[in-house]
Amino acid sequence: MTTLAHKQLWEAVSDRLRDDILDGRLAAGTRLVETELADRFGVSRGPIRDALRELSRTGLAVDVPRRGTFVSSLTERDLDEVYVIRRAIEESAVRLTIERADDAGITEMFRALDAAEAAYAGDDLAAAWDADMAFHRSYCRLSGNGRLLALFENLASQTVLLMRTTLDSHASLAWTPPVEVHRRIANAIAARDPDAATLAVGAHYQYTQDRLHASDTPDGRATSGAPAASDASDAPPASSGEGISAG
Amino acid sequence: MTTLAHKQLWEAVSDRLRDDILDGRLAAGTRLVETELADRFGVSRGPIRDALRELSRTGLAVDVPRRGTFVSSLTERDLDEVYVIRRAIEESAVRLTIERADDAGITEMFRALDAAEAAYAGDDLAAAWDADMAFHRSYCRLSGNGRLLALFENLASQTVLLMRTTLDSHASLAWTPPVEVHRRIANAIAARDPDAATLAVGAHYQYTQDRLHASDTPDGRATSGAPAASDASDAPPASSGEGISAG
DNA sequence: GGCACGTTAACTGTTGACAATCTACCTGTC
DNA sequence: GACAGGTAGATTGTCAACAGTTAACGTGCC
Repeated sequence: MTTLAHKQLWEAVSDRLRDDILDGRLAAGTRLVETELADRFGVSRGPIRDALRELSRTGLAVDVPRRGTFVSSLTERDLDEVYVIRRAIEESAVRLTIERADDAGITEMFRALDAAEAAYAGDDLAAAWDADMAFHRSYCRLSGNGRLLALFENLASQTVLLMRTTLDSHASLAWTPPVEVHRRIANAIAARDPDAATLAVGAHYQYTQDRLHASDTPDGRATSGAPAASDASDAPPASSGEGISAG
Repeated sequence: MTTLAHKQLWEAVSDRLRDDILDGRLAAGTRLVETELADRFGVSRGPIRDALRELSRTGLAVDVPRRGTFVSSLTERDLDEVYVIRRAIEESAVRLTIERADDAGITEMFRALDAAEAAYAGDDLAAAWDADMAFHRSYCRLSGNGRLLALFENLASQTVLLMRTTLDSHASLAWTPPVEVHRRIANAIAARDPDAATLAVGAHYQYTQDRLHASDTPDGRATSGAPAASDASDAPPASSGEGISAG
């Protein structure tokens, strides 16, 4: 996809840390100490710093000046923010895709859709979410807007992070996979119907958000609201809203 | 506004470079040499690297591994990309603002609107664009979505950069300032009419983009399409699309 | 016993130097 | 005269060390 130029050190480190975070090996709130990581990866602190900065940029970590970098502990409020923006840009994406995508692109999108449905039929939730994202990514790419695609990648990372780290409270999402709403989006795009596609995207997010809030505790607060302090000494700052470079 | 903690070195450098770029003192395509900047600012290369990375993140510069960092030379295609996303998120922003903003916030927005109109009445175009952005920023802030606001700031920077660097070809934008469309947005928000507000934002961008393409050369290409090579040795890479962290 | 202060340790911010890589120029050959 | 190859310079990537700041801990006073 991108240039196959040999990766910079910081990029390799960033990729590894990203996987560790998304796979749950690095819990939310965990402090990422530069010297420690430098030792573990066998590199200097320079590339580590670059990698941590990249993670903050992606929203997977938060950087507090003079204090350090922590794995993002996203709350339901963060997910609401992410979904608002995803809905906004994906509604635009489908319109652009309808304008610009050729048949090969549409075919590719349906392939991603099928893969997502197959993945949801399996029992590997993490894989299912990845496939889910791949479907959304397909039409964001077809939109031909590079910034939009980059933005989607950013938001997708945060979505997956929250999905995986708060699996319990959002388990209901998994039991009723959004196959119908997905297919409705794809069909609208294939039919080259911009309004229907926009509505389908809106319906998808309405559906998802309904599912989401259905899993709230009776008093209205999310079950995963607390920062989930793994250690008293690691006091992660509140990550809500400001500070995340979702842009 | 933000914490008044003493700025990090890289932040001061970044701010300075940002101003230099937006004010045109650093032309598009200019190569930003780390050692050179380190000498000029009297700091080491470390903070310079951080500052350059921040500029790339904001879209004001592009970073090419092993080659260096260059001041972004945005094309009309880039502006199209930016406008698509801005329209998308601002349409969401006004809806959220209507839901959440209190009267004090609305008042603040109208103050920004008045300031923008006053600025357009003057002859300082740069100031007018800043005031223009401040109006848009006001309701993005009122939306209460931190990510949305951060994203807007990012896109606003790129918008201003392109506006200023390609002043000539887009001069028509200046002669017919968007005061009407602005006020229509503000009024719709004040009337708490979500659909009207959304339409108003859409109309604003339709208006702006019409103006924009009206300034194209007869053959359809932008008058500022070329990378404007200031020096043969400084070969800025094509900045279109991929690579910009508009997200 | 609780609170304020000083001390200590750890970590980030910053620096200067070394090494790998890329660009540009020069030379030689066809 | 044009092109391929090689060389030299410049610049980024990386590294190890120093300095400043923050946070935690322990001590003394109220």
